[in-house]
Amino acid sequence: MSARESPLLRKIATVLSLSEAERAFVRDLEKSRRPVSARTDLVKQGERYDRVGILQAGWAIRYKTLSDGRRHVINFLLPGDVFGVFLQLFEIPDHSIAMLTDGTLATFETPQLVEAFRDHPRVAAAFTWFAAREESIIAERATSLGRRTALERMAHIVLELYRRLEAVELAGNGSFELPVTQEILADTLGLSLVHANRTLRKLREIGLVDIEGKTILLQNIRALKVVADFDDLFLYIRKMPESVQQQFIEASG
Amino acid sequence: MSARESPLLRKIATVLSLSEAERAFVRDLEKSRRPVSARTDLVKQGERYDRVGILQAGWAIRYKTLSDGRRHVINFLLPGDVFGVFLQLFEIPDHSIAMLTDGTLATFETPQLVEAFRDHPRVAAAFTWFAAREESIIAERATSLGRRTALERMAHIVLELYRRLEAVELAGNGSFELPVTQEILADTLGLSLVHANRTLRKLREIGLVDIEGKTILLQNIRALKVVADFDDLFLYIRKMPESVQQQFIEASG
DNA sequence: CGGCTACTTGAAGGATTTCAACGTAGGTGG
DNA sequence: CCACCTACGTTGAAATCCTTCAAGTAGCCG
Repeated sequence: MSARESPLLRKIATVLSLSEAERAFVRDLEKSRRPVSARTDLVKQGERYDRVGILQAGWAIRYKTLSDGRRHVINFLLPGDVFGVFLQLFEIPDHSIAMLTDGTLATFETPQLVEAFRDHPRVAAAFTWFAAREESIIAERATSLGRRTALERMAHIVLELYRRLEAVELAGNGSFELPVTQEILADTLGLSLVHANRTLRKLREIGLVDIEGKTILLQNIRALKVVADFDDLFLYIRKMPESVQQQFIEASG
Repeated sequence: MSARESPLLRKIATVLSLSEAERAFVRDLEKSRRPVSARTDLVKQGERYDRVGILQAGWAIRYKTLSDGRRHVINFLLPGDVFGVFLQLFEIPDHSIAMLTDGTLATFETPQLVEAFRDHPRVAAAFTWFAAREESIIAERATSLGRRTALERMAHIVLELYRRLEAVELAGNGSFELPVTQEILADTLGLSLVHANRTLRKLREIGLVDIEGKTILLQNIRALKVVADFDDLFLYIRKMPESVQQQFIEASG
């Protein structure tokens, strides 16, 4: 399964093995592909939303806005990421999702999500795993915001994005494309735009990263990890235990 | 259902209505009650954990520690809160959970969780709702950490805790018990202990709250909400739509 | 070329941390 | 039963990280 064809299937393969029938089911969830352009809101804070989305290509952000306009970016959505599973429950989202770049989006309706949980337990297991992992990514970022310095936060998010992009073959050999303005980075890391810029420069000056246009080069991953106090446990990059998969099969049976 | 007997059932009742059989099933999940004393770790970062916990009485925190000892408190666990549902998937937690006060804990094993999802869809729906809500609470706190000032953060968490405690009848008439040291509060809000102390004092000086020992009195809820830019949408205090409950029933059927 | 948007840098100001010290209450042991 | 100990809270002063203000540069597109 190439990442280009279905980054979601690529990502699922890092967690568990699907049968051909299950892969076909996932492909069916993704069949409604359509292009979306940068700056489009996929979900709007406070406005009813009732589909599940799978980002096929491009980057998006989940974000919140305070009433005076201050913005916080909760998380990045990368190709292969799913959104709206929990929104199905709440119906009214407490945050917005916007495309950062042009991209491709597939969406499907709630009944198909129900079908996944009833008839395709391994697909359901993967969706649940990714939902749980998203919480753990947000908790790790909250830890950065609360207890890491600006430099540490910047080093940390560079490593996080690198590891997440690796899973969908969009990073490797110590580099990746970061199609994100410094303002977005600042809103993610709880910094002012000016300080985000200086922090990035410092990361360059001390030889940890290099930047060429939109490309980030990790010059010294080991040193980056030390600076960021980066432990990838929170990304749960590993196979789901067989016993856990079995539980999903039993629960649906 | 009194909150004293089962804060979880009390909390579930704010979201959806269970049949008597379903309530009996939940009571069964809770039947292994045992006392736990302050400072006990219920879950340890990096150490395998394989039960689901329901906090019956007392307060706990989910927290992370950086390698140099800096600590961040991800969230508070209050009576009626469930933990470990997602940990079942990952097996190795990326955070710890510690009791702040003496309390009472019930735990049950994974097969019973599976049973809930197979045979008691409304119970499963409630568990899922609470898991989704926890993510939204963490995302809101990340927003505080990223974009609110110290005073705004403090006002925000006071209101958050007030609203969450109301649901289990541990707050009302504008006051609640806060069995939390200022150091814990500082580690939650990303502040130094000293500044947390000054911020709390300022909240008192401008007449928004009053503090008598461990009791917090909200003197001016409206002004607190303005200062905190508090919108309770993120707490999803409301009934789960019938249509969503129906989906859980279909998925298990 | 004009007008965007993103990036960069200096300087001043402010919010928050760190360092240091002291106060207070509750618990324990001599 | 008082002295001591420890945990928690409080406050002042200096230092620092980060923000804000201001200005200018670079690249891109119509």
